[in-house]
Amino acid sequence: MASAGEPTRLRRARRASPLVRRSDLLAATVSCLARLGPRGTTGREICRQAGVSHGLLRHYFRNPDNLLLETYEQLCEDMLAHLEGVASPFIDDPRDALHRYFVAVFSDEWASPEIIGAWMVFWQQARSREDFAAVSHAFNLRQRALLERLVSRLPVPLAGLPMDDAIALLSAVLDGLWIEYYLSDTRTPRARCIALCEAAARRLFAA
Amino acid sequence: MASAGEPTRLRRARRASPLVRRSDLLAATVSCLARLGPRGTTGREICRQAGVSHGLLRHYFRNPDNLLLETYEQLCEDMLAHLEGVASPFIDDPRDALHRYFVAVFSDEWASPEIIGAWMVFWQQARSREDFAAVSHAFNLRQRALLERLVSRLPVPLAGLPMDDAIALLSAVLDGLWIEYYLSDTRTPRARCIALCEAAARRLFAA
DNA sequence: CCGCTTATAAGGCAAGTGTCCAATAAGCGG
DNA sequence: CCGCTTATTGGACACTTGCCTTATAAGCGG
Repeated sequence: MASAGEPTRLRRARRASPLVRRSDLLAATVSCLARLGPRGTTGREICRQAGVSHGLLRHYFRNPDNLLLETYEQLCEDMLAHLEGVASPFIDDPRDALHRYFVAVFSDEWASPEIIGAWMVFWQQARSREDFAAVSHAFNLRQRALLERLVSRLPVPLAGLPMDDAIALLSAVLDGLWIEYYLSDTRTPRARCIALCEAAARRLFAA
Repeated sequence: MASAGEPTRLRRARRASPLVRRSDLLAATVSCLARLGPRGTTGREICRQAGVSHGLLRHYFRNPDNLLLETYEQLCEDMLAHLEGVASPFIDDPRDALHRYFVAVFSDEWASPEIIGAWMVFWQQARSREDFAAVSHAFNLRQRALLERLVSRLPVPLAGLPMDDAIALLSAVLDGLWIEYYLSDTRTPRARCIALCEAAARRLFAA
């Protein structure tokens, strides 16, 4: 394959800052998960997608599996940071804060097929793998706490339903609609998902 | 490995009726998906699990991928048949029918890690693969129809919420709790899931 | 402008996979 | 009890994967 005249000049990617290259690989992993599913998401394929040689993966991560785990952690972190950032400034008007939370959950950025597809892979890993389960658990706690903070400020007290139950139900609605939206964004478009969330919140937190 | 004395006597599985062997392979596929995840669920591994040689897969299915699809179809069919069977006899007492439906959805048989784990793989395939999407869509229609039949008979009319929305919400609650239960059956045990479903139904279908 | 660090590339290797194929035996109809 | 169908096996092949190792060049500090 080497051209005849030259002594095997290697085309080499521009040397990038370690942090950049790392996050390139993390992003490529999410993209791979969505495009090719868990089965097609191999270390080599991720590197192909990221435009680097397969040897480089090992330079930044212990192994492909570890890359997957770190991708999960990164995704959780980014998502929570975003959700918390969106809702917190409006905590004075709880209705508005909750609304913005719903919008964020179904935003292009966080409810894209890419993200949700990857998310499902992680859910599944969480069932059989200790380390993935730990990440999932931590995420759940933080997300639950955020939701609790949001609804605990609602002006209308919930009627005859323990707070815990109400939060669990709202959380379930969010997850369920998330999947529904994932499976077909035409059948259940974003606006409808958000409207349904609002409706659920009204039913759960008003007398 | 062959014992010295005999002329390579092949240990061969008892010849089984095609239908039995087929369903063996389908069952082994579900088990594999749960135990090893989508990445570990290879044609050869499925055959190992089913106790047959790897060559046999091709005798019954076009390829491993096709086996996966047929497993999905089978699972949908079985689940719907079961749910319909559980709810229908009690259609006279709509409350009771709905209750039994909830119980069935979270029964050991249909909410086992095996089943839900497999289900997530299928959900994911449905996003990127036409044929899986078709199966998913058909399942959704039938399940939605069943749910509609159940709630449309409820004595108390729903208050200020379009029927479609109420069904969509109830369906989302079911899916969301299903996942929650899957992720940790200790954190959200079955009894709680069912109770939450009942609570949701009360909130959605009573004044 | 040189030299050192290290990011990057690429090859080798064992293991596993999907596909195809030929050989074998199980069990039925005659 | 024999012979035919076919369920079942196991091997061959090309290919991919993950892991490790060596070679190379990019770009910084001096």
